[in-house]
Amino acid sequence: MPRITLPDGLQRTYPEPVTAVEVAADIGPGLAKATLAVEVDGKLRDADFLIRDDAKLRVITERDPEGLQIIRHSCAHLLAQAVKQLFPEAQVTIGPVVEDGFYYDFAFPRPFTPEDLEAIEARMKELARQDLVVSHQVIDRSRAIAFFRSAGEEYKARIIESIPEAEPLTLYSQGDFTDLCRGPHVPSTGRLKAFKLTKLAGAYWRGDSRNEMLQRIYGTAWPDKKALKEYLQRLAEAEKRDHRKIGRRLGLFHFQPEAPGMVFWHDHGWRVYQEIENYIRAQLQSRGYQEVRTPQIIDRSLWEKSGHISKFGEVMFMTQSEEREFAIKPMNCPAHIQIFNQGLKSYRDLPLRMSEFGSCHRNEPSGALHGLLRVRGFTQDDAHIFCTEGQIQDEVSGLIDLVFAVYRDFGFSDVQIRLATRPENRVGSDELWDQAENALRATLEATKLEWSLNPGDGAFYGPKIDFSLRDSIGRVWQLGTIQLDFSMPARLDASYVAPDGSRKVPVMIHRAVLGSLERFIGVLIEHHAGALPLWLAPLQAVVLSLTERQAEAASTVAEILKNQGFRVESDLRNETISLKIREHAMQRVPYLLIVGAREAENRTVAVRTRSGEDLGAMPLEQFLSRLRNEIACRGRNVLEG
RNA sequence: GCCCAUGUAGCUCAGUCGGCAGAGCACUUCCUUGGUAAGGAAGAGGUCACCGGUUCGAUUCCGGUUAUGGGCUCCA
Repeated sequence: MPRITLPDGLQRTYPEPVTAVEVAADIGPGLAKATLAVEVDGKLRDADFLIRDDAKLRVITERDPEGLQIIRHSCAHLLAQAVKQLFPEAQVTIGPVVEDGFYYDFAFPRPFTPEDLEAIEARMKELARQDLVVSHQVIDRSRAIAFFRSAGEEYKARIIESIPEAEPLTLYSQGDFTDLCRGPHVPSTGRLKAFKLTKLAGAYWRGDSRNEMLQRIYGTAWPDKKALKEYLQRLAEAEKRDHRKIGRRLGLFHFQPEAPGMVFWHDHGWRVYQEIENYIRAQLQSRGYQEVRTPQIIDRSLWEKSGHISKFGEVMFMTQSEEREFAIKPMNCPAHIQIFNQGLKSYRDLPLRMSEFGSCHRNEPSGALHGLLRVRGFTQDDAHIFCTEGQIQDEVSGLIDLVFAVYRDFGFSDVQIRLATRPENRVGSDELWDQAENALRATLEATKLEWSLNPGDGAFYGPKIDFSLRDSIGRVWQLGTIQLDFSMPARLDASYVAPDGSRKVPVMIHRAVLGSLERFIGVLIEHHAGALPLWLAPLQAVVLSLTERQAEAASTVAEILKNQGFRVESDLRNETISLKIREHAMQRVPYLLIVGAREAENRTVAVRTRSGEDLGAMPLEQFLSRLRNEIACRGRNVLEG
């Protein structure tokens, strides 16, 4: 006599065991039809799950987040079924749900082609149209292994062998296709209404680069065609914001084959870069930092002593001269310790905050390079704080404060914090790691900010707090980091004299707020779709002469603005005003100032924004104060289009 | 580094089933002196990424290299 409790608290009692979907049907035929799966006592189950005892039941439809996951997961199975029908010799492996979609990895002797992808998608649609019933059965482990082995599915058999003995195994079948799966799945393939295969990729078996490479097919799936269309439009929007395209169009920077992963900054891009650097410099000056500059090329021996060679020597650029081997620095920390080590330091010198716009090079794998977002030559807004153990908490909370202040000035408010703990590959004793992780945890707890744990993702020398932010179209970028280091100062012989006269090793905090300036600028460009806020815009205003007769008046206006410290040019070309406006608006210049006969006569400018807003004619003084106000706000106010 | 794809004018892209390479925009010159997102005309511009092979002939087919793109691994 199961008594079933629904989410709204209502209860239904049945004389004998019922399936979940039967309960849904009792509530309403519409709900039964919409049922994708159910949640029974907190566990996701298939719609036909037999409820024998009292239970809490929640029906999952496509409107629930879990429902969408189930749709995507079932789409992965549909993909595998289509592939097996078209290419019987392909072996199935795994097919999980990912953000916005799903994928399935296959072992197949030849590469899939884009034409194959079309054929597979067509077959998927056909199978969905057939509305095949999805059934499932629990199966004994050894029988499951035998089943897949006999079907030639070696990978699947290996997957089962790696599943713990105690776990029950479930086989899901639809038509001629059977796959091992935890489930749940949609009741029938007709429930899969809006999907699209998106890309082909290679992927290592079990994610290990020593293993053979499988072929991965990615797809996206949504409850209905409208949601699918919206998703595809979002992708198109992201593509329009691509910093590589915008960078070229606005003449900010370029890359070329002779220097892969290294940026050629053009005049306009470099203005943005310098503006950001100067902003950070001002922040640091008011927070008690010293700024230093250290060599690009340092003898190998220092990197051996610091532990860098053994931990990530692979990505270090090496060079040599006169039979000595040098490394091009991939990080600034060992160099900063060298400065710290000059002269005897007292506990009175701590905390010592040493910053550098540190130019670093890392020989990233060629396949990892990506515009400004992943480069080989970059500049960190780096700093190292040498302090005592007792100062850690104050310093770290000061840093969190700095990070939030800076992000706000750049117009980012949605910041996520993650605490990354000890990785497998690390230096230092477990005791030190305990101490370091606890110090960071305690500081985070004291801030009352929300944060989450990211186990195993710490740096090799210490745990860290990472800061990620969400941009205007919802993407998340990891930027800032605060890393505790109890190891490197000792390795490189840093010490200070404690109050009792003894020598002690300082704790070092590695930190960056923006991470790499290159990467940050890439993020900013995408966030603003190229329309950088006034304080960062490479050109803040262009003065446009209406005809050649206003050339002198327009030049004068431009000169006045330049003398006031603004980045301004004049456009005196013999072109129509429409053309000039179009060109500069497309270059995302915040303000376009038109000087025609009327303005020249009244000593005013007609002001128009890059987004098309006409502010009318105003005296130059009035425009200047507008500029000053807007710049003072930085990104904290509006983010105009 | 691994898998797949791509590389044609400054940019965006056509095209050649192997036979002297095209468009739009940009550029140059001329005309136009125009009031808020493209005024008109003419001209110039390419070793079809690089190296090798097949071929009477290769931008096209094949192999290699390189860069870029999408993934995988990595991201200290």
